[in-house]
Order: sequence, then C-alpha cells, then structure tokens
Amino acid sequence: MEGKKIRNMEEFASVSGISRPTLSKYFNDPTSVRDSTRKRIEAAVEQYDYRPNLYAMNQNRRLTKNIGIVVPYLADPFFAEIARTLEDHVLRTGYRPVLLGSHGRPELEIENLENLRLIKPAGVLLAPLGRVSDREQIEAFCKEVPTVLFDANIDGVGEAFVGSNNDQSIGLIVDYLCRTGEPPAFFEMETPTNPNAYKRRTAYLAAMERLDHKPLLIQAPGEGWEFEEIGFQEGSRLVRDKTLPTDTILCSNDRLAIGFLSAAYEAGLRVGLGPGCALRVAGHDDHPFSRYTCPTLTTVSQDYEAIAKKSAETLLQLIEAGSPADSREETLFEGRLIMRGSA
Amino acid sequence: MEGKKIRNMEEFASVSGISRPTLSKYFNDPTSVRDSTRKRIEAAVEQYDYRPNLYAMNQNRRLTKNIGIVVPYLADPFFAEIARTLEDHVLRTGYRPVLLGSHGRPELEIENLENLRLIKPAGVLLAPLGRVSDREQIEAFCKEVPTVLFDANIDGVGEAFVGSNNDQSIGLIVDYLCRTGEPPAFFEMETPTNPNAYKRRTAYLAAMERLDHKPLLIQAPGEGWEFEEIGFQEGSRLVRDKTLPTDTILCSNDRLAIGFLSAAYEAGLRVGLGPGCALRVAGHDDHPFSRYTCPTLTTVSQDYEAIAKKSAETLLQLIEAGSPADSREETLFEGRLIMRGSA
DNA sequence: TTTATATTTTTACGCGCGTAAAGTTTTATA
DNA sequence: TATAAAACTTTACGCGCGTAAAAATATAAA
Repeated sequence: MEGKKIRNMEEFASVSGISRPTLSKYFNDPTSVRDSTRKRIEAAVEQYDYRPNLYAMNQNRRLTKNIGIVVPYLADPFFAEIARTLEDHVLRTGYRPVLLGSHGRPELEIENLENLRLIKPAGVLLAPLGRVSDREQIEAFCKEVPTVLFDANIDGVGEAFVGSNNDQSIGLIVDYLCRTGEPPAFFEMETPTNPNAYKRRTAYLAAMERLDHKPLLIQAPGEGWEFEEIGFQEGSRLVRDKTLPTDTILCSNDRLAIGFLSAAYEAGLRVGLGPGCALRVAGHDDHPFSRYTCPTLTTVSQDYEAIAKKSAETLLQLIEAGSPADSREETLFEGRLIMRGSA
Repeated sequence: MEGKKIRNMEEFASVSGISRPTLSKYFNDPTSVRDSTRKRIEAAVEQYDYRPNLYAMNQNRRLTKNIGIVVPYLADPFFAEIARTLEDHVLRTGYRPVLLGSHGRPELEIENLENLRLIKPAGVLLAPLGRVSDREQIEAFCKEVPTVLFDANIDGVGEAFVGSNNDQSIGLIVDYLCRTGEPPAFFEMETPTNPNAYKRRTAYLAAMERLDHKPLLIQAPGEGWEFEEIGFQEGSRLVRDKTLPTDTILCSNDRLAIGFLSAAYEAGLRVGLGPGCALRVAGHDDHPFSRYTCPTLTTVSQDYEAIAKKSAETLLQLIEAGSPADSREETLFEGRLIMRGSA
C-alpha cells in the first residue's frame, strides 16, 4: 500500500500514468486494451489497491456486468445446489451473479424481477415458480432483459429454456419399476407447487399407457413448499387406512418421497426390493439427501451441472451477441437412473 | 400509465409538481416529508410508474439502504432457513438485503466482504465460517462497516454477536440422555468445519464432568461440508468394527446425525429408546429434515426466529445511531429439547 | 526506414441524483 | 390575525465514471 488511498479514477490515472478513458475501457473489459498496458494497469491496481466505484460505473453503462439468478425457493437443497453451480459459471466468465430466492411466493418473484430491472442486469437466469407465476409480468420482463429460463418452462417466454427431459426420466424409472415388480402408482400433490409436477404426471400416464398398465394417481392434499410434511401426512394416512393401491410408489419428487419413507418407517413398513419388504418407493431429482434416507432412495438424477452450464452459456452468448435469439431454443437433458435401496 | 415514460427525477419533478430536492428527500426516507406531500408523491409514483435510478442514488449517498447477509454455506438448509428469515426482517424495515453464500471457502468469504464494500452497505449480518475464517481481514472489514456476527462468534470482532447458548443446549440434551439411559459419547468431526463445533465439544465435556461421567469423544475423519457423508462413513465403520463405546451417541449437529442414522439403518441396527433398540442417537440444531429421519431425530432446537430478529434489530439500531456501539453485546438464545424417536 | 493501422491521450460533455444555501410558502400555536 | 417554526422551492454545484472526437503516439507490415 503506497501512502494515501486513491479516491477515484482520475487520481488513479495520474499515479498510474495511464489516461482515464483507457482505464475506463480496461475496467469494462480487460482484454480491450493492449497487453502491455493491461499489465501496467494490473500492477498499479495491485500497488494502489484501487477498485472503481461500482455505482458510478453502472450508472452510465447501458449494460452492467450483473447477471440475476432467480430461483423459486432457496431453502430447497435442489435449488440451492443449482444456484451455487450457476454462480460459479457466471463468476468464471467475469460477470457478477446476483442471487435471489422467491420463497415460493409469486409476488416476491415479480418483485425480484423488478428489483433486478433497477440494477440493469446484462441478463437473467430464471427458474420460475411455475403454475402460480404471473406469466404476463414475467413475459414483459423478458422483453426488456435477456432471460434464459431453466428448470421450469413457460411456453414462449424468455430467449431459451434449459431443463430436464421429464418424459425420458419418468419413462426410465417407470420402465425400471415395471420390469422389477408391480407397476407403480404416482404420488404427487393435489395442487402441485413443484414447477415440473404436471409434466411428470403426464409423462407417468404416457409411460404406463405405453406399457399397457393402468395408471394410478395418488394426490396428497396440502399446499406450499413443505413437501416432506405433505408426503409424510398422506403417506401415514394411506398406510393407516390400508388404501395403497399397489406396493410400488413413484413420487413426483424426492422431497415427497423422503416424507413418504418417513411415514412408512413410522408405520413399521419395510421399504425396499428384497423379500420381507412391503413397499417400494422411488423418487425423482437425486436430491442431495436422497442417499441418506432409510432405505436409501432409488431415484432419477437431474444433471445439475449440465443444466447450469448450458443455461449460463446460452445467456452469455445472447448477451455477447447483443440481440435476441432468432429462435427460442429448448434444451432438455436426460436423467440417469440412480438405483439405491428403496426400489 | 400516463403517456410517455419518465426518464429521471427532474422530469418526475415537473410532472408531479414537486421539487426535486423534496423528491430526493422522500426517496431517501418517506417519513421525512410532510404527510400531505408524501401522499402527493405516492400518487404520482403510482401514476407515472417512476422509480429512481438505484446507481445514481447510491453513488452520492455515503450510506446505501443495502444490508449484506453472508452465510457460510447456502446449500445447508440450516443457513438457508436463517438467511430467509433475516431477509424478511431486513425487508420489513425498508432496507434491501443482499444475500451471499461463502460455499465453505474462506477466500470466498473475504471476496464476499470485499464485494459488499463496493456496494457501500449500511451494515452487514455475518455468519462467519469459523475456524478457517481469515480473522484479520474480517476484523478490518468490521472496522469499516457496521457488522453484527451471528451463529458463530469471533471474539472481539464486529459490533455484536447473536447466537445459541451451546453450553445450555448441549447441557440440556446431555442431561436428558443421561437421565434416560447410558451417558452419551460425543460424535464430531476430527477437524470440524461447523463453526460451533468446538463450543459444543467443550460444552459436552463440561456437562459430562458435572454429571460425573467419563466423556467419550468419537472423531470422524474427513473435511468439507458433506457432513451427512462423513457421519455415514464413520458410523458405518464404527458399527462394522463394533467399536462403539456406548449405545448412546450425541452428534455435534443434525447433519452428522442424519448420516449416522443412515449408517445404522443400513447395518440393520434399530435406533430408538424402546426395548429392542440397539442404539440411541441425538443431534443438535433441529435441522429442517430432522423430523423426517428414520427414526425421527431427537435434537435441540436453535431459535432461528429469535436469532434472526435480534441480529437484524441490533444492526438497525447501530445503523440508525450512526456510531459504533460503546460495548460489544453478546446475546445467546437457549435451545429447546425436541424429543422424537431416536433417543 | 516508411507507411498504414491500432492504441492511447487530451479534451470535453453528460448521466441521474445528493445536497447545501437562501428565499418563499405553509402550518402550527397562540 | 400575527408570528415563529417547519416544510418546501429555487439555484447551483459536485459525485465518479462513460464515452465521443480529435490529436498524438506506438506498433506492425511492407
């Protein structure tokens, strides 16, 4: 640290011997100046510990280096994990991730987008709440800010969509379950909050039809994001009333399955495939906790890493192109069967 | 929406018939203007859909309305939950929460603080990584920005600390376990990443001494934040080698316990209190998932809501006072025993 | 070395808002 | 209705940086 602190770019220009416009250019994009000057600037930055004022920078730029990341529910480990991965990718490309969770509330989702608009982000990665999202407002937002949707699609909204192929992944696990035992019933929420729920239900119905089995839907009452609790309550009720239509349950997502497994355990029902097991339970997502349930949860993984990578890359291409995509690309990644103890 | 869009406060002043300085005052603090003018402004804001430019606002203010919230690991539901609660409290008081996770990495923790400094926050709520935190850098930061530590204390750093009383909570569960069965062994990580781990170990040793029992420490190898995996691995090993020193295990936190329970289940060991149970397992934190383990996890709750409320309130008082606290207040909330199936 | 080209410097203005100072109007209190 | 206090308006300047344009310089190609 060399003497007193630099207060602004003007001062930094004089002590570093580089003109302010060049410095400005450098801070906007380090590769836009000659190699030799870049090195001089970097040395001076190091020496004087100078960082430009973010607010003044962003005020005058038409586009900032901010990229918004909005997920429906940060307390859900699935979204926390994918958000973390996205942050990494965004940082690596020299942008600043701004992470926002919607806490499951559509108003907050819109408020998040409005707050993002205030910070003039270069682009936004949005996993919408789904069914309850305010489509109109989101659509309006996407017209102003380059946005890539991930996890949950809203038809025609945003420049692109990246997610999982629910048809394939549900098909995969239905096939597996049918091959190794009774055809599964599908366990879901009556009015699902989970964005992909309807897709999965449809995929289940299609898969069962394809295999010539009669589909069985079990719909648990309850709202909100306490999936485990909902799975637990309805699971307990089904077991208590002995109204389970089959011995194989495919849950719409792992969190429901976690609750269901807990209910089965409490009821003394042995879950798994071996002899002596009363029930098979499978999930979907390969939730971080699914390998520690009792028994460990058989499920289909979503390719977090691939989804995050593709979303970030697509958005950056869009930003650097500087123009809307000519067509709305939808990328679906395939799920992998994760065979564990529960089915 | 009245015709064309307002581009700046100047324009908004002319269409609304209120002078710019007054508008500026209003946007900085709505209660600082007369009631009648506030209503006029609010009507105009509504009518013209005007919002001041955040960057221009913050550039000239010495203090922004931003409050940083930094937690060690966002993918840990415990921190996700407390972060969510903090966000709520901050929003309610008219500030803007800026949420950052350190992904368990000390460099990232420091980088988060540096990025926060760039946005000139009014204050920061920081749950440090603990042992691995760069104390010196954090201390330097706290001297520049009013900071309240929560969850994990760093002696003398920050204006205040809010957390749980580990002595009390560990004492509580040790008492309970001793009263209802064999004295517990303490299960923890060899080199704990969890910020409160050492406090809890010390509290365990003290409690056992007080009750005239010989303390038993079990230290699992492994690093990082994959606590469940570490609990699972070491749990499996202990059961396989039959080296468990007692039938009662108190885990340093619920995530370790979740892994341990999974190991016990896989090994066919029945966990719980009744006859026919080979093992009792207890945790600490009342982790969101602890009520869905098999069996459900007996644990000590941390008072999330109280910790969040007190932290936010303390910081806001500090900010509004505009001066450092005359003494560093430490507030500890007591844990409650949550009796479930596992012990 | 000369010449064409790419970078940098100089100069100058603008962004949208904070805020101080002095003058004017409104409101509260009597 | 007079009077003091509070709130507002007018005027003016500054914040730290983006960026355009013209001139000066460095680099690469011939």
